[in-house]
Amino acid sequence: MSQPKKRRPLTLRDVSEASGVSEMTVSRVLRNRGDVSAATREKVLTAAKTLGYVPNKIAGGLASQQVNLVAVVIPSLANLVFPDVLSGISAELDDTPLQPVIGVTNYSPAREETVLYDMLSWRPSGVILAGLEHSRGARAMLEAVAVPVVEIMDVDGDVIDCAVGISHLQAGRQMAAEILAAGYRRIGFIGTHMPEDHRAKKRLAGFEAALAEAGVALAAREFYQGGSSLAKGRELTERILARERDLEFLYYSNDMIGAGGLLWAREQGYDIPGKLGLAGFNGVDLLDGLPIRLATTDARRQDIGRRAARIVAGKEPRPEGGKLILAPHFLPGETIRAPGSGIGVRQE
Amino acid sequence: MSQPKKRRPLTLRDVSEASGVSEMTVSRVLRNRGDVSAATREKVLTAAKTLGYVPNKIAGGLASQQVNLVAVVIPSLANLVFPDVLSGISAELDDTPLQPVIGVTNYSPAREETVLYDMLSWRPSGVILAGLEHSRGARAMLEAVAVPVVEIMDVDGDVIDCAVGISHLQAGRQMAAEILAAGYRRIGFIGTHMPEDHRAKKRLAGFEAALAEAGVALAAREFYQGGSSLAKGRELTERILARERDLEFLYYSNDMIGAGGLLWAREQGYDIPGKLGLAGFNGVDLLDGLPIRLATTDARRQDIGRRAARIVAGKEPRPEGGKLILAPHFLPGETIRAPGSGIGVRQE
DNA sequence: ATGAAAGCGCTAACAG
DNA sequence: CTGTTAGCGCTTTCAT
Repeated sequence: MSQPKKRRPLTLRDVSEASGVSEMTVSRVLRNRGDVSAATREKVLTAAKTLGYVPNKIAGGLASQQVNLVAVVIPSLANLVFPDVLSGISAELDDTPLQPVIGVTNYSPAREETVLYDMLSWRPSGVILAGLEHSRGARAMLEAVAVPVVEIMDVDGDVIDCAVGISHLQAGRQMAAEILAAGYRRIGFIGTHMPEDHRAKKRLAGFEAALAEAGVALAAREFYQGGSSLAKGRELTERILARERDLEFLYYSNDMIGAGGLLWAREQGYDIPGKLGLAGFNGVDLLDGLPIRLATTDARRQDIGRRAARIVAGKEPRPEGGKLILAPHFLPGETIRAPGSGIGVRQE
Repeated sequence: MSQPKKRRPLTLRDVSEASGVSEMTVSRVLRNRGDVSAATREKVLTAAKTLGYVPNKIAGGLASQQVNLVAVVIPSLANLVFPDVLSGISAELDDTPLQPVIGVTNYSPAREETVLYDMLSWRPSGVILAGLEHSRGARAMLEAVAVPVVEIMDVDGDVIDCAVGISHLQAGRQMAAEILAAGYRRIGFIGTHMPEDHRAKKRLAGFEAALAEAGVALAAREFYQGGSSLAKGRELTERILARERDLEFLYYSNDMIGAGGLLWAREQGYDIPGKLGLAGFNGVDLLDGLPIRLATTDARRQDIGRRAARIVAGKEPRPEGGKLILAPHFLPGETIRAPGSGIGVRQE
């Protein structure tokens, strides 16, 4: 074979020589900038394609002091929720020159800081990152940066530049209201133990606050470490019900463990939603195929991604007061009774 | 507030002036290169931290002609399988200076080409991309590139530089052998219709070939468009069994639709695995929490990611002949009878 | 152990 | 419409 292989990368100069046009004009053609005659344009394009020239964005970025990257920093990819956020982001960035670059922190603040440092060293045109809680170092970097910074998912707390998300406090309160309205009173909560799962913590806080206002205390809670899975949901559900046999409702911190609990409880013959109600959180589409639909809250993941991307792309102004608050949507499913259908009003 | 906010990004020069040391020495300290006295080292580090200096990798990359990025091009993030591959890649890259950058093609060859073009314009130190089938343009770019290119997931076909994966032909054959050994004969297949799902296609080819060698023909097949979900699995299973009531086994092209089929068939009261056997593909951990474990093939996703990353990082030599072939692992689960326990040997 | 000079490949800003 | 001149912020190379 005599194809050109593994050579020195081509430069603008190569295209310039091949087409007999100045580097500057070649550059203009390749970026569709300024007026270039159709003739030279053609020559350049042909030469570039023939040679297989790929522009060097490193050099371009340095020269133009502009890098069309958006740093996106999220806790995990194994989570089912972040791919949705990402798809919202890329959908909205697709018709702009901006490109998302993903960094994963594994829920570690220290790792978040290093990931952020690495990403900022590429001088991106914007930053989107999950959550409102960051290390001092991370905050300092984000405050010093000269580009839009959008914190996503959560709006309960202090914002660096601006935030797009739902109020998890409100989501918790909302679910509590629905559960109470359906007449359930002996309620348990199952969630992660992760110290860094601030959003789950806020949901629980809102949930308990709303229960308390109705004179109801959480009857049991069960925490776990590590990732969420159907298996974990089964195990935890069995455990909490073994401890507190008379629970009437279980509120899970995410749909995956909720789905596991649902499968388990059905196998055990629990009357759902009659004697035992269940609810998760997120609104993942995995729920579509379960034997019955788990009640949940749509966390507006895709919308959050879209709106955040729109702000970074300048399609939408930075929200007033820095917070763009989306409403969590309650999805009743089939694991919670209809409102007012409860056994007793208030306890006994 | 008088904190420094939204200013011009700091440069090496700023650190140089703040510490009274030449830019060159500052650069050495920040990269731990060459000998620098402990004293100046200290001065520089302090100055850099105080100022909040973040190095500019754009400039660094241009000067050093070396960019420590690895382009990773995959079809989708919503797929459950790619996060595993990615986690293998980042685990193996974590102790190197290399950083993965993810590009998503949505199973479109055209999009793959543009994503690749965009990524190559950053002059990465390596490329990892899914599959062996690429557009002419994409192949040309990859052949011209001067860095390692690792095609992953599949090894059945022509390799550009090298490949790490399983043989899907073999995976299909293996599953056919297991199903036949268990005595099932009336077998159906359910898979995506996507023209670009080459790996599923190869599995089916291997599957049918092995069946044919045993004198068995596929009794039915059902294809679908779009993404995989539990709901889709239910629907397709219902449809194929409505058409061919006497099917004894269903081979799904992935675990997600297999799991949906499993849930549906159990609800319908099918005797599994006695009268109806089921198998999926991938070995996702979602399967852990189902009522019974779906038989499947572990596609070695994380291993594939790790080995590919090792090759790109130079921890491992490029494989002989360009192909690093991993063995798919059959996982029997509980939805296939034990070998030899079949109803009849051969067809009556 | 430290510094000075040159230049990576491209584009902004000006000519013409 | 096209070309020339600088220089982006860093690192390589060579001195000292």
